[in-house]
Amino acid sequence: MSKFVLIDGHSILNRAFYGVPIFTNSEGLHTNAVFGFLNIMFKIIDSKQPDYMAVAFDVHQPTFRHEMFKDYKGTRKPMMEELREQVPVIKELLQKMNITTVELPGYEADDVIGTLSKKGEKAGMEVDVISGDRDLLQLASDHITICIPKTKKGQTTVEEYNTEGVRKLYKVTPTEFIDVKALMGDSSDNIPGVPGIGEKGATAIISQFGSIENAYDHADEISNTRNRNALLNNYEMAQMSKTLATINIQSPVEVTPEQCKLEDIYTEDALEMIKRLEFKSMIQRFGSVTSTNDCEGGFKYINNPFDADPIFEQAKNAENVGIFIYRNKDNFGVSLCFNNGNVYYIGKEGFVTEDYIIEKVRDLVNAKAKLTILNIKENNDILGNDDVESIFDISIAAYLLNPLQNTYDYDDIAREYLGMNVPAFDEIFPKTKKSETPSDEIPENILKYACYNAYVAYKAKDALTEKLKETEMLDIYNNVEIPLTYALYDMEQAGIMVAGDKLKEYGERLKTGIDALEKDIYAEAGHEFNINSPKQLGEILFGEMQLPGGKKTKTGYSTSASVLEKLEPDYPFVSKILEYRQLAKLKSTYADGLAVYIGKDNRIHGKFNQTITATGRISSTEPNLQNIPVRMPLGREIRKVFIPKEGCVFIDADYSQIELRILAHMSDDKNLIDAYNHSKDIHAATASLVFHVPLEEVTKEQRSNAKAVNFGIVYGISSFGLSNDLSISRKEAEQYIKDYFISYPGIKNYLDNSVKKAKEKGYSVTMFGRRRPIPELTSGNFMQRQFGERVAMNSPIQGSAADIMKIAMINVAKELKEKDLKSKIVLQVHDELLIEAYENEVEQVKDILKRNMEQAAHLNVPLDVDVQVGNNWDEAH
DNA sequence: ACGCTCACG
DNA sequence: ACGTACGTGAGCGTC
Repeated sequence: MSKFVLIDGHSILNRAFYGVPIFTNSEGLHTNAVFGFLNIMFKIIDSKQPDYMAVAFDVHQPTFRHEMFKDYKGTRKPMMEELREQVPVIKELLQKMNITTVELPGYEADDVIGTLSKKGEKAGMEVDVISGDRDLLQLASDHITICIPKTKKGQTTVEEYNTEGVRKLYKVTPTEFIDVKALMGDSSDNIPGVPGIGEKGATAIISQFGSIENAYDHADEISNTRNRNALLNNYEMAQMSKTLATINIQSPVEVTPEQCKLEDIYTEDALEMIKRLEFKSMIQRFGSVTSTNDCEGGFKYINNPFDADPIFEQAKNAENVGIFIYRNKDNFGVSLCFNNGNVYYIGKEGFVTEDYIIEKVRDLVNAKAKLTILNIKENNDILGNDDVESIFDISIAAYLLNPLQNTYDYDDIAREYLGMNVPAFDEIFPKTKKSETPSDEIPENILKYACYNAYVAYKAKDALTEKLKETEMLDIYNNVEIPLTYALYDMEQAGIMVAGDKLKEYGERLKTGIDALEKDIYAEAGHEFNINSPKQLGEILFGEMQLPGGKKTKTGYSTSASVLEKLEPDYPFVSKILEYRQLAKLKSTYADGLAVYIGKDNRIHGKFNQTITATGRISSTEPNLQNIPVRMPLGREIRKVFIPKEGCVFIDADYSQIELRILAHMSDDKNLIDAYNHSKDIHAATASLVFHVPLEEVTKEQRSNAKAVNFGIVYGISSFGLSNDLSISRKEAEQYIKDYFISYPGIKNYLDNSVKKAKEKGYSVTMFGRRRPIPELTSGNFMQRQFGERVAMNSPIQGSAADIMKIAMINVAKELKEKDLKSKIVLQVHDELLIEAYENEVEQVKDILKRNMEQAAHLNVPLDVDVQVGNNWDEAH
C-alpha cells in the first residue's frame, strides 16, 4: 500500500526552533529551526519510506500583538523574528527538493491536512500526519495515523495515534475528540470552551454521550451537577467552540494526493542550498549527487593470510584505523577501515584461524596503531591493552557529547555525527538478538555489519574529536573516561565472590516467611489472590475491604509503600502486606536474582556501564550490584554472602557526604564551608542555623529534618518534595527552605546561578567540564521547565561527585598496579569502593584508597573518606 | 512494551 | 491550575 506523509509545516518548524539551540550560518541567517525541521523530516522519510509527501503551511504570517512570543499562530503572541525569518527559507528548500508545499488562502494548515489526509485515505493510501499539535487527533482513523514527535531527554521519540490510540488516551473516538476539545476549550487556539469544564469533565461527558448535542439533549443524565449546569448555561458557547474546533476536511485544496508523489529529493539545487546554510552533517545525504558512496561496495572479504598480512601491515602505519571485532558462537573476524578507503573483513576460515586474527590484532595494538573502535571495554579481552593513549572509543566520545541518548551504536553515531544512514544491526539481521547471531548467518550480512562498524568508527573519529574540542571535553575524555574504561574492564574481570550455599539458605528462609504471610493475608482477605498484582491488591484493599485512600495512578489504586504505611496504624493487617512485599522483593530480586549470575569461579562478573547516565555516574547491570540492600537489617543480610576469596579481606572506602561538600565548594558559601571546617556533624550544624538553636541543643528531630533539607537542596529543592518527604505541610516546607537559604545565602545564589547559566547555554557543567544538556528548560510546559530547573541544580553536583569518584578509581587502580599489588577493586557504588585485598597488602591498600580518594580533587572543604575492613561486605561497610 | 513498586546512592 | 524532589536497574503483572 502506498504511504502518504503529511507534515504540519509551522508546527514542526516551531518545535524544531525550540528543540535546537539557536545558531546562524556565517551570513548571520538564523538556521536552527530549518536544521531541526530537516532532521525531523529526514528521520520520517527514513522510517516511513513515504511514496507521497506534502508539507502544509498557514498562509498568513503571524500578526503581532504582544512583545513576548508564545506560539506560532497569529491569534496569539507573535513569532520571534529569529524564527520568522526561517519560514521562507524552509519553503524554498522544500521546493528545491521537489517536495510539495501547500497553503490555502482563507484556510489553516490544519484544514489542508485534514482534506488531503481524507482524500489520501479514500484513494487507498496509508496516511501519516506529522504535527506537534494534538488538535489533529480528530483526523485519526484506521488508515490515518497522527504522529507527534516528542523531545524526551533530548531524544526525539514519536507518539503515534490511530483510532485505537486516541480511544486509549482520551476514551473517545477521534471525531468525538472534537467535542471534547470544544467543551474544555483551548486558549492557544482561541477556542473558548465551556467555563467550568476541564479535560476531565469534557472526556467524561463525551465518552458517555458521544457529542455535545446529545449531551445537551440528555443533560439530566449528567451526574456531575457542576458540569451539567456549565453545559446548560453555555450551550451556545459550546456549539460555537465546536465549529472552531472542527477541522475542515473539505477545503478547496487543488493538489491531489497523487500529485504529491515523492521524487528524488536530493537534488543539485537543494545541495547547493544546504551548503549555503552550512548544514555540513547533511551534505553526505546528498552523496548520490556529488560522488558515489565511498564505502558501500568497498567491502572486501579476506579469507587467507596472504591477503590479510599486508592489510594488517598497512594498518600499523595508517593515521587512523577503524576496527571492529565480530564474534558469535561459530564466527569470528575482524574488520578494518583505513586511509585507502577500502573496508576489509578478515574472517575465520581455513588458515585464518581465530588465534591468527587475535595475534594480528594484538600486533596492531603493540605497534601502537591508531585504532578507533566503538567500545573498548567490550573488546579489551582481545585488544589486551591498557595503554590509554592509542585507542579511540567512539561510543564514549558520543556519550560525553550527549549523555541523554539511549544507545550509542554505530548507526546512531553515523546518523548524528556523519549525517549518514547506515543499516543498523536489526536491519542486517532481522529478528535476531544481538547476543546470538545464528551460526548459519549469511556471510554477506556479516561482511556488511562488520564493515559498516569499522567504517563508521574510522569516519567518526575526527568529527567526534573536533566536537570534543569545541565543547572543551577532550580533557575529560582523555584523562577520565578512557582510563576509566580500562579500570572498569579490570573490575568486571575481577568480579566478586559470592557464597552460593549461603545465598540459597537465605532464599529458603525468606520462602518460609513468605508462605506464612501469604496464608495470613488470604485469611484476612477472605480468599486467595495475587498479592504481587498491584491491580488485584488495590481492588481488594480499597474495593472489597473499603479502606480509605482512593485512586492515585492512571490504572487504578496506588498500593505503594507510602500509601500503605499511612493505613498501617488503623489497619494492622496492612503491615503484613508490606512485610510480604519486602520479603518477596528480597527473594526474587536478590536471593534468586543474584544466584543465576554466579559463575563457575563462584564469582559474579556484573557489567559496569559507562554510557548510560545523564549525569556521568556509572551504572551497574546483569546484575545490578549498586542496589544491594543496606537500609533494613533483613535486606542487609545479603551483604554477608559477598565475601573475599581465600587469603583476602574486603576493604570498603566511602566518601562522607561528597555531594554536600561539592555544594559547599561550588557555591563557595561561607557558612557551609565553615560548618565543614568546624563541625563533624553537618546536619546538626544545619539544624542549628536553620532553627536558630545552639548546636548542643539540636534535637534528633531537628537534625533529621535538616538532613532532609540538605538532601532536598542537592536534588533541586521544591516545597512539595520536601513536604512529602517529611510529611509536613507545604507551608512548613516552604518556611524550612526559606530559613535554609537565609542561613546559607551563598547556596541560594549559586543554585539560582546554576539555573540561569543552564538556561543561557542549554546545558549544565560539572567541575571537570562534563556537560548535560537540559532541553526541558525551554519547554513550553511549566512542569517540564521546573523539572529542567531542578536538573540544572542537581546535575553539576551529582556529576562532579561522579567525576571525582572516577578520578579516584583511576588513580587507585593505577597505584595498585604500579606497586605490583594483587589487590583489586571489585565494586563501585557511586561514593563507595570495595576492594578485595590480600591480607599482607591491607595496610598499603588502606592508605592507597584513602589518599587517592581524598586527593582526587582539591575542594575548599576537605574530602573525607571512611575506610573499613571486614570479612564480608556487610562487615566492611 | 510499559507501568508499578522498590532496592541503592 | 497543575503535580514535582536527583540519578539508576530489576522483577512482576498487565496489555
